[in-house]
Amino acid sequence: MESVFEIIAEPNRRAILSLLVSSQQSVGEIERQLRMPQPTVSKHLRVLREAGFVESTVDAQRRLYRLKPEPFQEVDSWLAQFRRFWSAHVDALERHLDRMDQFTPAKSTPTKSTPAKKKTKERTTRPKPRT
Amino acid sequence: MESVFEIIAEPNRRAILSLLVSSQQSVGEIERQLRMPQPTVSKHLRVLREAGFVESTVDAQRRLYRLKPEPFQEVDSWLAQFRRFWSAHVDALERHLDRMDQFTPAKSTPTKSTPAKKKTKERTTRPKPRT
DNA sequence: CATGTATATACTGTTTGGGGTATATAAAGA
DNA sequence: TCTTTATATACCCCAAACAGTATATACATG
Repeated sequence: MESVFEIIAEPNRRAILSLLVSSQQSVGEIERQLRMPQPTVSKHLRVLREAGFVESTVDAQRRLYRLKPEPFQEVDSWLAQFRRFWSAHVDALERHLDRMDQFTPAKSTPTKSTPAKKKTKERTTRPKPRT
Repeated sequence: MESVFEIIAEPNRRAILSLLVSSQQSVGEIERQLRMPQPTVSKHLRVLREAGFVESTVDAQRRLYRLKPEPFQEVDSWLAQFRRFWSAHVDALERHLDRMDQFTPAKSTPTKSTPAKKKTKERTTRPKPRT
């Protein structure tokens, strides 16, 4: 299986990934929460592991699976090329709504002389990773 | 075909989408740039159209295809649940590298790539079955 | 060791999606 | 009208992927 996109195309795999967001889980826990036969879970976990979406550690007879970030970043960076495009669309909508606002007088308008255009850009990528 | 994820799982479709980022294109232009047989292009465009990734307008015998934003936003919003998780990892890595910088005379710091793991715990292979 | 539990894998059957080829539709132009 | 250009669709074939079932491996514990 090649690309990260084929990996996340499968609904059960997406379900597993979403489950693992909260915390790591054993195969049995995944099996129970998703009500999915155990071999199915194991097989999907294998695919996810080989694609780098998850990793596992051994706890006695159990295996605990948790997420790994890299493949998600890969999807995100593919998506990046379209972001400029779609945010242009969103911006157009926002400008439209802003113009509407001119005619719906707000409650408290602290309108400073020229209220520095608020640039709402690129919020989708990541918030503020500064440390 | 149900989900947006299945749509973008196909490499040719992703190629078409990437092509359309720059501007709208006719079927023939896509066909030539991607060196892909015309029926293939048309079929993928159909899938993309039905999934809402593109729309088309008629120009004489031609059809001009362009992107639509919604499905991309859908992918992005699915990705959102993982963003907090992975940026935490990136931050941790950055902090780590920052600490390293204290001790390395710092020539130039090439950011990104190679997550450098240790953690040799997993046993992916298994011993030969004994008969 | 025998048994129970947890997980992985092997095997089988079935479905489906994509490629290739041929053909249909539609518009433009002679 | 006949021909050329542009695109869509119909049909067939095949590899790959998923589900389901059975079984193998590994560990724990009595």
